[in-house]
Amino acid sequence: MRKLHTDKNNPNPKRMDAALAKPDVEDIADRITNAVMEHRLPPGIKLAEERLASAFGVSRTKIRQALTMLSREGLVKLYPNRGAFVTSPTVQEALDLFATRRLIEPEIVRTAIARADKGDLKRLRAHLAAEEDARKRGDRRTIIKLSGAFHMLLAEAAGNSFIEKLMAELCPLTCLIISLYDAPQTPACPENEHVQIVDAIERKDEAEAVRLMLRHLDHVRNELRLGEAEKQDIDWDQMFG
Amino acid sequence: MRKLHTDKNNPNPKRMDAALAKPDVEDIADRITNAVMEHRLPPGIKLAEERLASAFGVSRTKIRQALTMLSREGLVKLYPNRGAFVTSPTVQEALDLFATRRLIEPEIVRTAIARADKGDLKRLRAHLAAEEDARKRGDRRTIIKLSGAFHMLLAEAAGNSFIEKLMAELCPLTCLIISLYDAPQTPACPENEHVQIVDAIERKDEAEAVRLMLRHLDHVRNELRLGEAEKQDIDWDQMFG
DNA sequence: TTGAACTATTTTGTATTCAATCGCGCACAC
DNA sequence: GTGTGCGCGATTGAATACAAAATAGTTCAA
Repeated sequence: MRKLHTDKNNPNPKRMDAALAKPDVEDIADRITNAVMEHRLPPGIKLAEERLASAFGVSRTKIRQALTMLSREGLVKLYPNRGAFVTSPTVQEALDLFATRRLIEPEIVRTAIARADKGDLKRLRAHLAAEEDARKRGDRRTIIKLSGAFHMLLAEAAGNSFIEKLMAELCPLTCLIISLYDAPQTPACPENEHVQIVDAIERKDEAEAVRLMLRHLDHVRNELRLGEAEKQDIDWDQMFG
Repeated sequence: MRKLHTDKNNPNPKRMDAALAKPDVEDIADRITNAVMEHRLPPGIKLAEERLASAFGVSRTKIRQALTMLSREGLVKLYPNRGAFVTSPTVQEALDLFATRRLIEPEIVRTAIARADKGDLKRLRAHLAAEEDARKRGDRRTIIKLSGAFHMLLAEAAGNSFIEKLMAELCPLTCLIISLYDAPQTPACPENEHVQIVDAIERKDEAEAVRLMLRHLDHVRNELRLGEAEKQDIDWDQMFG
């Protein structure tokens, strides 16, 4: 989704991971997003500019830009004169998020059935294999990341840029919510529901695919303990002010 | 939606328009967004940093931050080493946008019916009056802006922060699309459809409210000339490269 | 007259610098 | 021991300065 304009004619088009070449602002934002999705940056943690700047090997200027981008996406919150923090979604935001996903993901499934070509199906199947593999290895961190990536892949197959962009924001936030409200050690995504969804899409069974998607989302949500005032901090402003 | 953290304890809480006090980054982004919504900044126009900096009376630093925010929202496009330009949506993007609005606005209407309180209804009525007034005065610029604001007001009444944020992005883009593809001088929003929608919401007639909203969106879209290759610029890259 | 190459100017990208603000810790009073 | 006030250190906010890139303009040659 990012990397819209990479016509740098780079003589070494390889990934150039880490600080080999100076990462651009998008790279920085992506890597922070990844760290959040892999639960390596917990909700609420402070993202000090200087610390990030030295970690990425750039000046604070670029870090600030990346942070403003991420704040617009809702992944971090900026408090004036105090700094940037990874968002810590409230219970209400968690409920809103699932309500939104319940609204748009059925549409994604419907459109994917109508528009997905061989290539899309192939990518989805390859992804499912990767998920299966990570599950076998018990690589929880990868499982979490891939679970989100699956829904992104579907969104891409549906081909609506606005919905795709929205899902790109909701996926990392879902990871945050899971990290906040998940019961200690439940599996990231119920076993093989992703497989069933792809099966239904491939045989163009719209009603069944939508049903499975909704059930899947409900399963994920029901794993959480959103029963009020759990971990969420009290809103003193609203209580008094 | 913006202005989340304005506890500046400002001794003069008035609007402070223009360059009286230094505008913060959000103000700058808001004012650029407004200019786009009022068709004062046409699609495709270049937003030179220095020019904006002097116009707002701040350094380029703040302008750059505002521009990166707006680019994340999709209102401007950034081309490396070339600058920022107001987005010029393609026909495909216009279709995607209306498809997305057709998906989420019925849900907004449904939720608004379920959750809207007296205050929401009052605000909506007041807004309709303002629209009527602008229409009477023939103030086209205000009409356009208020037409978008109406849908934002509904989204706020529905109370889902994610959907609200999405609408906050789609509204300015809709203005851009209208400005690009509108037939010369059609009215901004068909007469009193907004009034009918609010009526249906007030009497909690869900089916009718949704029907009216969809019809309304279709009317707006059908005013446009999206019949391929109209004003949209040719994609030379794809044509050859 | 067209086209190419070079130079100059403008504009963007990035780092650095300096000012403003916040939070923490210590001291002191109650 | 609890609470308040002050000051220092650390961090963010914003402008400036400098480097890199692109555009525009000009000259010269075919």
